[in-house]
Amino acid sequence: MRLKMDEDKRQEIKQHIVQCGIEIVEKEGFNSLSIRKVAMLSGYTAGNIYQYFENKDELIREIVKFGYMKILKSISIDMESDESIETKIRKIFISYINNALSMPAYYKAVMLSEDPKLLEITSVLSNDLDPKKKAIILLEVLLKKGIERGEFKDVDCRIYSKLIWTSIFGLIIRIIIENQNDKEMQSLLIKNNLDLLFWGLRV
Amino acid sequence: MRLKMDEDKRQEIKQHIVQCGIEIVEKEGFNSLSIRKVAMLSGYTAGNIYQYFENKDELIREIVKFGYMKILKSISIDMESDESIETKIRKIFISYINNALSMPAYYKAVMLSEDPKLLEITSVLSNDLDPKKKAIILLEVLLKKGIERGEFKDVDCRIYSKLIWTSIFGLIIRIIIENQNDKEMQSLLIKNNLDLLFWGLRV
Amino acid sequence: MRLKMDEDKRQEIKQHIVQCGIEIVEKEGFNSLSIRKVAMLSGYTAGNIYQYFENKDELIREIVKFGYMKILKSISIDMESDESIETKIRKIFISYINNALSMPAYYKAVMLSEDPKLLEITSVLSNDLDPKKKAIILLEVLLKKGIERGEFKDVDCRIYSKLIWTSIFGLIIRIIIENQNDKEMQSLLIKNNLDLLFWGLRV
Amino acid sequence: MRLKMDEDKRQEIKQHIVQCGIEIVEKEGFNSLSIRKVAMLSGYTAGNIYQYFENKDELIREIVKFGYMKILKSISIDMESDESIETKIRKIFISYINNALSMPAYYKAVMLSEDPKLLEITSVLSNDLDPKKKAIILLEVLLKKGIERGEFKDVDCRIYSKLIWTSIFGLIIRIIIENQNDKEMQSLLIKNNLDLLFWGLRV
DNA sequence: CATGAATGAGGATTCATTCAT
DNA sequence: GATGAATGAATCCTCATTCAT
Repeated sequence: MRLKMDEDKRQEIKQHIVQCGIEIVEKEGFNSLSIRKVAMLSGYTAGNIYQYFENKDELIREIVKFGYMKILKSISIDMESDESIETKIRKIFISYINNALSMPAYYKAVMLSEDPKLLEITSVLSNDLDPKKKAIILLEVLLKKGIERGEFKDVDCRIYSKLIWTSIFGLIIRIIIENQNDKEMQSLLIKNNLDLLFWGLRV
Repeated sequence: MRLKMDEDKRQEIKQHIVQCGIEIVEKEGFNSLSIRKVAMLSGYTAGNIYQYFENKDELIREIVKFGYMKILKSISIDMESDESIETKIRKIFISYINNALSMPAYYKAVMLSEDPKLLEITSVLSNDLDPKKKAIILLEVLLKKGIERGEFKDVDCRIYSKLIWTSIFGLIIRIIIENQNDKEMQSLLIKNNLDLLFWGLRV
Repeated sequence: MRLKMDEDKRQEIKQHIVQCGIEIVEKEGFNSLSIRKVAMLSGYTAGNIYQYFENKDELIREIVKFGYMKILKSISIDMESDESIETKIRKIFISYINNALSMPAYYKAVMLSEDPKLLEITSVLSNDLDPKKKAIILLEVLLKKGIERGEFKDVDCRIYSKLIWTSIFGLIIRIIIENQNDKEMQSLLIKNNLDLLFWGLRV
Repeated sequence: MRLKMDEDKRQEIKQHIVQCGIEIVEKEGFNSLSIRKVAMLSGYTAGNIYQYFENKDELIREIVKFGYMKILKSISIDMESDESIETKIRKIFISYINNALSMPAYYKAVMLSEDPKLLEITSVLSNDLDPKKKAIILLEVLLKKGIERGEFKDVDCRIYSKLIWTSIFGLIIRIIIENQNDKEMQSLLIKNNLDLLFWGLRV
C-alpha cells in the first residue's frame, strides 16, 4: 500500500516536471529547453530530475508524448449522431486544428520530432495499424463509412485518409511557422482547405 | 586579374565551408551544427571561420540559402508549350517534390526555419507579393490562366494557390520525417495528392 | 544547524574565491582578471565559479566591495572626545590614507571603477545623500560642527567636504600610481596636504 | 632625399594610426581598444599595423604619449604680462582642466597609466627634475616667483607645487569617473578648489 | 528523495600575432 | 608596404551529468 502511494506521488511529480517542460517549450521554443530550466521552473534541482528521468532525451520524449496526447484528446466524436460523415470529419479537424494552434510551439515540436519512439505514435504514412495511431485510423474508418453510406465516392481510404491528414498538417505547420495570427485569415484558409478536400470526394 | 583570382579563391573556400555545414546538417541535424564542428570538418580553425562569415547566423543563413536555391532551380516551366495548365502545374510540383526529397534534411531545415530573413523568402501565407517568392506567385499566375482558359473553376486563386502549396508541403515534410523511403509508395501518395487537388478544380 | 553549517561553508568558499580574485588583482592588475584565472587559482573549475557568482560582473563587484569595506572600516571616530574638530578630521584621513596605501591596487580598482553599482557607493560629487556614502557625509557633518563651534570659517560645507575629499584622493592615487614608496616623503606630503586644506579654513 | 620622404610619409601614417587609436579610446574607453579596431578605423589591415608598431604595447604607449602632449600644449603662459602670479597660475589650471575634460577617457588613460615609459613624463611626485615634466616645473617656478615678489607666503615650493597638482588632478579624475556633467557644478567645484589652494598661500 | 557542488566538454566570439603572397 | 588568411589561445558562459551528503 505504502509503495503504491509512493508510486502515485512519483508519477505526480513526473507529470509536474513534464508540465513545466511544456511551459518552457511554449515560451522559449523547443531548442532552448534545458534540464536546468525545467528543474528551476518545477522547483527541483537539476540533479534531482535524474531521479525521475534517465536523461534529457527521456525527459524530452515524455514532454512531447504528453503534448501529443493533449492534442489527440480533442478528437472524439459522437458516432451515433445523425450528422453526415463529412460534418463529423469537419468537426474533428476543426477542433484538432484549434487545439494545435492553441499550443503552436508544442505542436511543431511534437509533429516534427524524428524520435523513433515518438514516431511510433505520430506517424501517418506507415501502413501498420498500430492502435496507438487512433487519429488516422478513426479518419480511415469514417471515410469507409461515408463510402458505404453512399456519401463519398469509392476512393482508396487508406491513401485518402493519409492525404487529408498531411494536407491539414501542412497548413497548420505553415500557419505556425509564418506566425500567421490573423484569425480571420486562419478561418478562411481552414474552411477552404476542408472544402478543397471534400470537393472531389462527394458523389 | 590577380584580384579576381583571389576573390574566386575566397568564394571557393566559403563554398567549401558551406558544404561542410551542409554535410553536418544532413548527418546530425540542423540543431547540432556548431562553428567548431564546421571548422573541424572543413579543416580550418574555429576563429578562421570568422574571416569568411560574420557570425554563426550568417553562416547558417548561407547554408540554408544555398539549399533553397538548389530546390527552387527546379521550378521553371515552358509557358509556351501547349500542354494544359494542369499538366504544367503537375510537372512543376513533381520536379519540386523530387528535388526536395533528394535533400531531405535540407528541405526540412529551410522550410521549417523561423529565421525572419529566411521567411522573407520561404513564406507562403503572407499576402505581400514579394518577387522573391517566385514559386508561389508562379502558381497563382498559372491558376489564373487556367481559369481564363476555362480549364479550371472560378476559385479564389490567392487562397487556392496557398492551399495547394501547403498541402504538398505537408506531404513532403511527413515523407521526410517518417523516413518513408518506399519509392512506390511515395509516387502513389504524390500522384493521389495531385489528383485530389485538381479533382475539385476541374470544370 | 546542518543548514547553517552548509551556508557557512558556502560563504567560506565564496570568500576564498574572492580572495583569489584579490590576489590576481594585486598581482596582475584589475584588467587581466578573468574567471578562468580565478578558477585556476582557487582550485575550482571555471564553470563551478558560476555556482557561487552569477557572472563575472557579480564576482568583480564582490571583489571590489570587499576591498571597499576594508578601507571604510578605518573611518570611525570618537565624536565625544574633546579634541578639536580639525584633529578629528585629520585622524580620520590619516587612518584612511594608511588603509588605502596598505592595499594600493585595490584602492585604485575601487575608486577608479566606473561600474554604476560601485559608483552608488564610491561617488563623492553627486548631491544625493545616500546613507551608503557615510564617509563623505561624516566629513560634511564634522565641517558643520566645526563652523558651529566657531572653529572654522563659514564655508559651504557641501562643496568644501567634496574638495577635501578629492584632494586627498588625488594624492593617494598619485602615490599609488607613481609607486612613491618613500615613507618619509609620503608622510611629508600627507601632512602638508592636510595643512593646506585647513589653512584657509581656520578662523 | 627619397629616403627622407619615405620617413616623413611613415611618420605621417603612424600619426594617423595613433589618431584613430585616440578616437577609439574616447568613444569606447581604453579597455576595448584593439589592434583590429584601430586598423579598421585607420583604413589599414591589422597585420599592417605591425609595420609601424612593434606590438600592441608600443601602439598604446604612443597613443597615450600623444594624448599627453595634446593636454600639455594648453599650458603656456605669458610670463611677461603684468598679471599677478596667482592669476597666471589660475589661468594655467583652468585651461588645463578644460583641456582634460574635453577628452576625459583619454585624460584618465594617460594620467592613470602605470607604464614606466609614460610615468617618466606624467609623474608628479618624484623629485628628479626631468625637463620633460615641464608642467610641474613651471608651477614650481611660478610659486617661487610669487614668493620672491611677496605675493605668497614662504612655503616649500617643491612640496606645494606637487600638492596643488594632485589636488586638481583628484578633482578632474572624480569629475570624469562620476560623469559629473553639470557644467555649472563643474565650474563651482573648480573655482572653489582654486580658492582653497590659494587661501592659505596668500600673505 | 533531494540537494547543490563539481566536472568537463562545448557553445560563440575576439584577439594579438605571424606570414606567404 | 600592404594584404588577408591563418593560428591558437583566451574571453565569458551554459550544459548534461555525476555524486557525496
